[in-house]
This record gives sequence, C-alpha cells and structure tokens, in this order.
Amino acid sequence: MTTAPESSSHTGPAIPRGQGGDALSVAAREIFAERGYHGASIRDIAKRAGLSLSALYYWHSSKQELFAGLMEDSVNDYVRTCDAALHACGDDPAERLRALVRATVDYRVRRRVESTIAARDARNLDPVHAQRLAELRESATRLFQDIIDDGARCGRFRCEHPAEARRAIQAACNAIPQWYDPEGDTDPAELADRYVTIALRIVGA
Amino acid sequence: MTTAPESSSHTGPAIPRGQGGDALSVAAREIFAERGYHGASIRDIAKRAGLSLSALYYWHSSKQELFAGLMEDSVNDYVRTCDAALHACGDDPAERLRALVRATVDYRVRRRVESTIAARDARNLDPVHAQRLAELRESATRLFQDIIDDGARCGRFRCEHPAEARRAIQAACNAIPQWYDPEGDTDPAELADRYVTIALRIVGA
Amino acid sequence: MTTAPESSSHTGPAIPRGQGGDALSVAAREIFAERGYHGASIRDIAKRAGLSLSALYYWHSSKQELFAGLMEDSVNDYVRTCDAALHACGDDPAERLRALVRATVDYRVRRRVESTIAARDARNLDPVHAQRLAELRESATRLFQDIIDDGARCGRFRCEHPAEARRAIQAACNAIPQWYDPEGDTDPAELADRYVTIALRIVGA
Amino acid sequence: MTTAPESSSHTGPAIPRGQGGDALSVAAREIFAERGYHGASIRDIAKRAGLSLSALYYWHSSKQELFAGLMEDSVNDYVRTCDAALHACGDDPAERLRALVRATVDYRVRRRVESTIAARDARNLDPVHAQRLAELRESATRLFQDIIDDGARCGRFRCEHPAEARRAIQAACNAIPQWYDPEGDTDPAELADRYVTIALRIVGA
DNA sequence: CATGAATGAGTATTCATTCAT
DNA sequence: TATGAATGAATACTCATTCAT
Repeated sequence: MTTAPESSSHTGPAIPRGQGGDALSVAAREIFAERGYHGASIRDIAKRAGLSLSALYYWHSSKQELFAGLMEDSVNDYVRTCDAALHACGDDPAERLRALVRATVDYRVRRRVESTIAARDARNLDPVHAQRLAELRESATRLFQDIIDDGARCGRFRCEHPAEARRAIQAACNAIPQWYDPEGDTDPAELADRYVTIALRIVGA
Repeated sequence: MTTAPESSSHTGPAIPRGQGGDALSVAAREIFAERGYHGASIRDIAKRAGLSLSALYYWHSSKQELFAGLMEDSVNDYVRTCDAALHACGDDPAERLRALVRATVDYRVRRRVESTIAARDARNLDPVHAQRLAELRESATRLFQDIIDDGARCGRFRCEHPAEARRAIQAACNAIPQWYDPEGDTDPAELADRYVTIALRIVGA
Repeated sequence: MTTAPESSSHTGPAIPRGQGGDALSVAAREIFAERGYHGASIRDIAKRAGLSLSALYYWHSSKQELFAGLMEDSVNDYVRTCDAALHACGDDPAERLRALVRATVDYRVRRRVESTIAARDARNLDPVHAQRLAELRESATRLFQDIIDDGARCGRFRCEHPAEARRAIQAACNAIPQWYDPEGDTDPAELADRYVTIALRIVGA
Repeated sequence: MTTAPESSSHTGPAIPRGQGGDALSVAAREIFAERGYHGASIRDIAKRAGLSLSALYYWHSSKQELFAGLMEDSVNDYVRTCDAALHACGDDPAERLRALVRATVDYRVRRRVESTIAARDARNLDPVHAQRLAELRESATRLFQDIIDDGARCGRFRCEHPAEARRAIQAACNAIPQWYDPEGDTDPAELADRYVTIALRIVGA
C-alpha cells in the first residue's frame, strides 16, 4: 500500500538498563518524522528503541503524551532561542529583524526533525497541548510582526503590506527543514546570512 | 468537480466519475484534509458522502487509489495553470516571474484544501504516484529556477543566491493555504499582486 | 491461576451467513455467566459464537453494549411477567403476594443464566444502563412492599417488620438460580408453590 | 486485622503479616469488593496501600494468593462463630436454630465486605482454595439442615420441605450485606432478632 | 449500482509478574 | 524490606478490504 519499507530491526547494542527513556525519545522523534502521528505505531517506536512495548508505557503514559512531550521540548527551545537573540541586541528594527531571522534559521537547522513533525502533525495534539503550542506560535508571529510594523512606521523599512511581508519571511524560514541537508548544504551561519538578506529585501530595508 | 475519466490503473469496472463518485471525491478531500492520510478512515469518508462502504469500493478500488486520484487531479491543474500563464507572456524575466507567481497564488487559493493535503501527506502516496508527483514538483521548481537564473545572468535581477531566492518565493506562495480565508481576506487578485511584489524584491528586480 | 479450563473451540456447525447476531447473544450469555463481566473476553465470545472478532463488532458496538443489551432484555421480561401476573388477580393481599412470588420464581427459573449475571455483575453496567436497571429493580421492590404493607395494615398479615419480610422473600426467590437444576430438581410449578408457602409464612398470613 | 501467620503455601520468604502486609489486606479487601476479582488490578491495590508493586510481591506471591488469603480468613471466622454459638446452647431445635441464625447475621454484618466478595467472586479461586471453601460452605449448610430436619422429625417444626426452608433462611441471611448500612439501619442485635423470627416462621416453629 | 455481513491484521493500552539493585 | 525498570501475553477495539446477493 504505502511507501515506507518498514525496516523495523533496531541498530546498535541492546539498551543498558535504566537508559530506556532516552532511547525512546530518539526513536519516537525518528518514527514520528518518518510516518506522521497516525502512521507511527507505538510498537515500532519501542522496537526501534530496543525495548518492549510495555517498557515504553513505563516511561510514557500514552502515545499522545510521548508526542506532546517531543513538541513541547522543541517549541520551548525556539522560544528561548528567540528571547536570547532579541535581548542581546539594540532597538534598530533592521538589527532586531536580523537577530530574529538568524535565531529562526538556527533553530530550524538544529531541530530539523521536530520542525517537520510540528509542521505536519500539530493538529494531532490533544486540545490542551495544541492550545499551548498555538499560543507560542502566535507569540513568535508577534515578535516578527512588531519589528516589521515598527520599521515600517519609523521609515526604516519601505513596506506597504507588513502582514504579507511577515508571512513570507516566516514561511521561507520554516521551509528550510524540508530541503536542508546538514552534510551537503552550506553551513548554518552562511545560510542564516542569506535568509537575513532575503528578509531585509522583503521588508524593503 | 473531478470530471475527467482519470485512467489511474486499477482493477474492477471503469470509473465514470458521476453522481456517487463526485460526492466521494468531495468527502475524501475534506476528511483527508482534516485528519491526514492515516488519520482518515474510508468508513468515515463513505459516511460523509452518504454512501455505504461497499459503494465506495465500487467507485474506487482502494484507499490509496482514492487518495492518489485527488493528488493527481490537483497537481495536473497546477501544471496546466503554469503552462497557460507562461505561454501568454514574453521573454522578460520579470514579466515571466510575475506570471508564474500569479499562477501559483491563484492555484494555492483555488485549491487550498488539496494543497494542504499534498504538503502534509505526499509521503503516503505509493511509489508510482509519488514518483510522478515528485517529477511534477521538480518541473515547477525548474520553471522558477530557470527564470530567476536567467534574470540574474542578464542583469535584470540583482540576486547572488538564486537557489535561496527561488526557495523563499515558493515557500511563501506554498504557505498561503495555511492562513488564507477566502471569506475574510483580500481578494485573490490583490493577493497575487502583493506576492508578485515580494518575489520581485527577493530577486532584486 | 484461576479455575476455568478455557475450552475455546466452539461446538456445532459454522454459523450460516446472516445469523451471526443470534449466535453472539447466546455465546455472550454463556460466557458472561461463566466468567463475569471482566473475566469474559470478547474474543472468547466471538469464538464460541463461531464468528470472527470483527463480526462481533459488526453486530455490537462494544463489550458494554453487548452486556447491557443482555441485561435490558432480561429485566424487561421480568417487569412484563410481574405486570401480567398482578393484572390477572384481585385485591386480596395474599392472592396478590401469591401471584407475585409465582411470577418471580417463574422468571428466576426461566432466566437462570441472566439472573446470575445480573446478581453478580450489575455494577459493571455503564451509568445510564445502571440507572435504568436500578429503577426497575426498585419498582419490583415496591410491588412486593406495597402488597405486604397493605396486608399488614388490613390485618390479613401478622407482620411486625414488613421491610425485613419483603427482603427475606425477595432474597429467597433471587437465590434460586444459584442452586436450581432444571434437569434434576422439582418442576417449576411445584417450586413456585413451595416458595408461595414460605412467603405466606414469612408475612404471617 | 489479619494477624494469624496463615500458612497458605507459597514460595519466597515467610509472610509475617505486619505493617505493609496489613495495609495491603485492607486495600485488597476494598478494591476486590469495589471491582471484583478480574476488575481489580494489583497495581491499584498496591497504590491504595501506599506501596510499590514490588512491595506487594514481597508480601504476597500472587494476586491469587492475596485473594485466597482474604477469603480464607473470612470463612474461618464464620466457622468459628457458628461453632461457638452452637456449643453454648442445648439440644432444642428452635434454640439451636435461633443460635445459628444469630451467628450468621452477626457474621454477615461484621464481615459485610468479605461476604460480598465471596458471594460474587468465589468462582475465581484456584481449585485448591475453591475446594476448601466449598467444603466449609457445605458444612455450614449441613449445620442448618441438620437442625431443621431434626425439628421436623420430632414435631417441633411443622415443615414439609425442609431443604427449601433451609435455602430460604440462608438466602435471607446472606443477602444482608447487600443492603445493610451499619450507620443508618437497626443495630445488629435487633436485626438478628428479626431474622430469628423469620427463620422460625419459615420452619413453622 | 448498492448493500449487509464478514474477515484478518493491526491499533493503543493494561495485565500480572520478574529482575537487578 | 523495598524499589525502579522491564517483560510477554492479553485486553478491547478499528482498520482496509472482500464476498454473496
């Protein structure tokens, strides 16, 4: 029927006692990314982690909780990355936009896998986690929007449709995990520079 | 909707795509969009179409064929839209980019639902259909890339990283279905104008 | 661990198409009686009915619904039996008590298996069905109590503690399924006569 | 509670029944009563006792042994109660029946919870314990039957169907735990008097 | 064209139990 | 004494699919 070749045997030595939790997180990340939330079976996650199904349930109370934990970790990382970047720079809108784009590119490269999962499977979060994630997403949107609006108002940016500009910039950054190959492509710093240039052009800096 | 006879190799009776067949396509589009390929059950699709499960199997030989038909219809539409737009304009890279962006925005607005499905669930196509879809996707990429490369070479565009420019433009257009609300947002023509502006800025026209 | 020898292979010929529903009710009744609600596995019920697990779910939406259906059928039967018996007799308390005891004994003998299930597993009904069953149970209690109270008031019964009398009579009748063997024991009519005598003695008729 | 060393053959360390062991017995009694043998999980029992699952296995070698211990304790109590009552009275059948009913009512009130468990879940005992329990049950039955038969023979009771009389009396007593509320209902001594009256009427004393 | 009845493989989850410390 | 980590078999239930009519 579907594509995946279903290679289920796990690599590496048997997981040493007491370290099952980490192995599970890694395996879950991989399998959710490969097959999506509904396509991923908890059996296969346990198998790839080198543990029994029951051991998975010792560490995580449900598939949903395992999934939500992954998303939460990752999005908290993004929030921290943005905050740090913006705290370390001045008031100039161009400077601030530069910092925010760099932080975003950095995050999308570092957390390629989780970013892909979030982009495709956020709707499968239970209402409580979905709410939190939506709020954090919106707060990131506001970070971008405030900077662009500010730049447009004070004349630093020549930008007639700031909402579209913001959407274009975020969309461009968010698409990076879809194609970026950490082995073959340009290094993350150079990549960030290029996306900074694109962003500044979009807002008319 | 879906009127073409659609020869997508399957056993059983030929699929005339009338009456029941249409209701099924509509229902399938909605449910695949809401829940994703694995999250959607053909029982629910049949129910929403007001038909029995067995009736669904009269019209479509499998879940996969139903899904692939949807994707195929939609991507063929895109290809035709782009071809028409580019045939109707001259050689100037800016003019051609303008036409291609307009065609893309138009398509993403017209086919919002299928676009969302394709973005999230393309990996669930069986190898044969996945191959075709990938080729068509790549041909669209080439359309963009050729125009941008051309403009950069002849000096019409000031654009040092044409690959990144192309990715940014496509990503911005592709993200439209994620937020665009045909009721409340600006009309498609105005939207296309704005994305044309953004694209021209990105390539430094 | 536990007692049951787990004889799972089903007897008789394969179930003819279209008659699975009845076979399932019979099998469910048997297995719920043998092992209790939680001890009964839906797999074993399907197996004894000569059907697949999935066929069971075609007929019944859940274990709970299958179980509740059984109980509902049976208790409705009791209500009808009592109503008929009381409508067919006059006003004399002794005559009415005689009729009600006879109806109860008759029901406990006819519905031995369901009676046992209800006595042991009523708590496993979901709240909605549990409520209905409790109400019907209480209405039966009231039938007994009204007759006894009436007889005590008008002097036909010499009975100082009518509530205890009623409980004793009901308990005696309800215990019949625990020991009665339709093959070896006295026939139901004779049995009813004996319990009528006991009931009349308890109320001091 | 449960202080006796209780030699119920199991492997592992001897079970001194102190501290943790007691908490477990209490918790087990409650949970088995609430949910039945199969509905009760030893995880929940351990949790309610405030212990880990592994601690439960220190005190009890299996779920079955924990359950059987409860039943054994309780039924031994009944046997002792009956023996004491009958040893303390003379030869008159009415006097002996009075004593036995009083002992039974007393036990059903004192051991309400275990009585309920035994009534519903005796079938879940393993064969060895089930056998012992059945024997003790039968010996109690014989105590009742001998007295009634004796009374009938010597003319003290006017009782044509002594087996039915005995069943009715036992059923009435056994049903007490189903409705008796130690807070709100009559005190046990008064209750016993009323059941003595009922029993004497049933046998025609 | 359409349905009701059935299936076998798969789903997430819970069970009683054990092991190493 | 007690625990945290793990297991294999079972649980109720859903899946895409088929078949006889």
